[in-house]
Amino acid sequence: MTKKEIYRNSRQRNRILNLLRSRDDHPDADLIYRELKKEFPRLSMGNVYRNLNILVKQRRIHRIKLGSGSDRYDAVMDHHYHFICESCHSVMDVELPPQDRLNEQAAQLTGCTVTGHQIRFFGLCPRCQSHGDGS
Amino acid sequence: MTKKEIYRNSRQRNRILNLLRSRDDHPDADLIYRELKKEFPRLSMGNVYRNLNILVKQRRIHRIKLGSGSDRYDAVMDHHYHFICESCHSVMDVELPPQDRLNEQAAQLTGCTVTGHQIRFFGLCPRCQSHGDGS
DNA sequence: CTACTTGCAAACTATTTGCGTTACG
DNA sequence: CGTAACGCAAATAGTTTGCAAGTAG
Repeated sequence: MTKKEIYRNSRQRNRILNLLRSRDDHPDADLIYRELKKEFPRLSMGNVYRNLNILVKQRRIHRIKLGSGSDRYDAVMDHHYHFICESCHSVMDVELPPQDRLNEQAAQLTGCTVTGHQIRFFGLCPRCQSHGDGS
Repeated sequence: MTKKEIYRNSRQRNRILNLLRSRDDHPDADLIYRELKKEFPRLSMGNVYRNLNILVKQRRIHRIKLGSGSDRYDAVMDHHYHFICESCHSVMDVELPPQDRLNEQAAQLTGCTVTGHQIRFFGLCPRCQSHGDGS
């Protein structure tokens, strides 16, 4: 069924994973590209995307789909939720314990098989609160 | 500050709103376009998008951003959550009461001002359960 | 040596926008 | 009659993909 894909060691892919592990600001493909372009001058955007997709498939990173703008990536693999600042669009982890009872409630209400959920919080991050917004 | 925008009565915009109110399957712009094209043969995609954006701005409909694919629209305006079928990508309402305490918990954990949240449930809808998936 | 990885450019999807015309109020 | 709404086509943002050349194992 699920065909087993084989991946080689790839300098760039490893470096992307490292970069994501070294920071907690959930960068997007473009930031990763600009950052690694310094180390790999011939790096291409297409390859950044290709590798991000592979890392997601390998379950070594998470893709965070913001409402708008580009996707963000996250190397923290234990379950957590996200906060998105409506002013600067920064993304922060929210270490709230998994709210598994919500799945059961949703299943009862809908008759669906519920295997998971996602929670996103919105508001203003500490920085943007003091700046007086600016959106 | 927030400039007051004036909108005329528009046949097409009214019809889009009606259509959304008459169904609970959260259609996307393309389905709305194909559906209303029958009534308005000269209807254009650009105008469907323009009107959907106006309706959202008027707070008469909600935009639902799926992870992938096109945005869905919803004319049910009281607070609720959504279930997304991972097989057929249908969207269902989940009439779970607002989980406001989560906002406070997230605020404490992050130090952010949390003004709202969004919950999305994933799994298989009743139809796709019986079909034996098929994704 | 096989086939995964990469750079490059072109393609693609969903959505927005500029412009000239139509029509609501 | 002024200006919002419209049709149309072109533009945009983000991401994916085909192809030929490079490289890990």
